[in-house]
Amino acid sequence: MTAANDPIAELRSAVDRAALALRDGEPTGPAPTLERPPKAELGDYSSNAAMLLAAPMGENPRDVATRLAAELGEQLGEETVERIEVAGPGFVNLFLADAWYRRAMASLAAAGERGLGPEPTAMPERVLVEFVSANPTGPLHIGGGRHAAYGDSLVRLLEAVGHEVEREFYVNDAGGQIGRFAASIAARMRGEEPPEDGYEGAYVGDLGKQIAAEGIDPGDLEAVGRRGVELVLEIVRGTLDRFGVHFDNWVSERDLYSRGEVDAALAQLEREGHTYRSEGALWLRTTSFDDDKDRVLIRANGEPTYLAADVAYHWDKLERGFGRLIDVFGADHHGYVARLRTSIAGLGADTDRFEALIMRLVHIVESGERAQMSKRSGEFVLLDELLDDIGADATRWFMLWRSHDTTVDLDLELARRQSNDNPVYYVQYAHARIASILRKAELEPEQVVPGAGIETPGSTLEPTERELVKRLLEFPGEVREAAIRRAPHRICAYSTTVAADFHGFYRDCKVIGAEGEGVERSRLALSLLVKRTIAGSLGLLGISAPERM
RNA sequence: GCCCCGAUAGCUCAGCUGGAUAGAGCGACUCCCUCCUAAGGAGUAGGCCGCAGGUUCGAAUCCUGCUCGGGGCGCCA
Repeated sequence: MTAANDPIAELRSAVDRAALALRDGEPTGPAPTLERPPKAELGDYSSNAAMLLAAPMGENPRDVATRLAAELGEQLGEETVERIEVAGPGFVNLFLADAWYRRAMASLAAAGERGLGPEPTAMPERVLVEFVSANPTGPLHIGGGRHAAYGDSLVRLLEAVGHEVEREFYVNDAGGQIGRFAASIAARMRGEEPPEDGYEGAYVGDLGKQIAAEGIDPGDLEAVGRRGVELVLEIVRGTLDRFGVHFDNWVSERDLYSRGEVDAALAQLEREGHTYRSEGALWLRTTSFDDDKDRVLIRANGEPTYLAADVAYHWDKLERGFGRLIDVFGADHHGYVARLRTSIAGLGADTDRFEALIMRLVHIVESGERAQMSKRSGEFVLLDELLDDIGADATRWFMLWRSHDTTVDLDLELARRQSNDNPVYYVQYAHARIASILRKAELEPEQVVPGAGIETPGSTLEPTERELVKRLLEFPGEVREAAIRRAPHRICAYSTTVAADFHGFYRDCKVIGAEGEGVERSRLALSLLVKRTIAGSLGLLGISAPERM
């Protein structure tokens, strides 16, 4: 929707003009709000403008509100606004006329299938979102699934508001755990148990069989490890594929070393004077950036730490021209964030461009009890297992519907249920229900939409219709807010509300065969607009919007 | 000890850059299909918004202190 035909913007600017008129053209302080009041009897929209004006004008808020209401009435005209009331401490409440709703529907219809979202941001950025980045030493657990769902949805949100975004998976294919991984596979190839600190899972044996079949010598740990990582990544990629998550880039830690990027980053830190040698190790002076102790970059044994590679990696990201780096980390990494941030500062980069989002854990719950199954206790349930059980749509939903900084208890019993108790089906059902209505009407979308703003002489809009229109108008703002706050869960909540409003409308308003001139077409059009909005919302979550259920 | 997160209905959580009588889902209890998908809807019950101060015309929301819970404080990744 463009600003020119945005019915909310129309109201907002009328409020601004009225406020300005009361102040004789003097600029006002903070911009007045225009929001939905908590109760229907308080009107369609409401503004706090009078309360903001009262202080600088030295007057009672309610008196200011009364004058503002009169001014606003003139600005909008009888055609648009039925009445304006002053209420509470000085709110100005607008009760809009059907004509305004008609225009709103027409502008939603004009926005078309893809235009229901927000206007592109005035300040688009090139954003890199790094997420999942699970160690390539085994299949993805459900924790990785939450990261995948969240990161992917975040990218969709950022793109929806006009940023240019890439998805990236960092492959930790260097370091100690790869050695232990290789040793574990090699042990299985020889028919032995993996070492004490090795990898136990059954997949390790499978990998061993395949690697042996390819003629690789278990004595060549380098080759075993390399091939093992490749095979695990194939598995991971397959799982992500099922889940509908596709990465633009897979960046290998090992490549950072072989391209000399780690050395280059360390040299840069050294030049900037942020490193020193002590106890045989190379240290990064992170304490000069508020860390509570300095950190090791190169161990006394000459091996670089994970941090050394990660500094190089983030340097590389910045070199690639991204204006914003978003890292999605697990809860166990949060202590690490400050370290990484200070390292980035040490390289002379602007730390405001770096953002670390911490994901809390996922617990699997069954019938209210925290599941304690041997194979699937806590977060060690495989994502593939969960997908087998409840499917990609429900998995996505239950991974996303809570804020990323709160622990999710995923109730398998609820997620499995294909009924109204299950919120994901509730929303999808609304979409399918509308599809069914439209099928029954035997009209193509092109035939329906032009009727969106159609006049219905002799009949007025039902309250549930008005409610629905206002809800649809919230969509762009919801998307913008969800993107800014990095909060896909808001879209879950919003889509549930849209679905609930639709079901209410469906109850009160007969669509097909509705009486009155233009009423049926108007309602069909409204239904189609709801369908598009639900599809758009679910799309931001990576969840399908079925035509039939 | 230090750092990060949380604390809102019986349960799981929204709401948090200040606004009016604090919301949703689940669970509990009542009802509603000769009617476009009952995978739906209507209703009832259920709250010291952790505690105590502060800022404000106004605080679940902002500030301070405290309590409780989770996580983190490696020359692991």
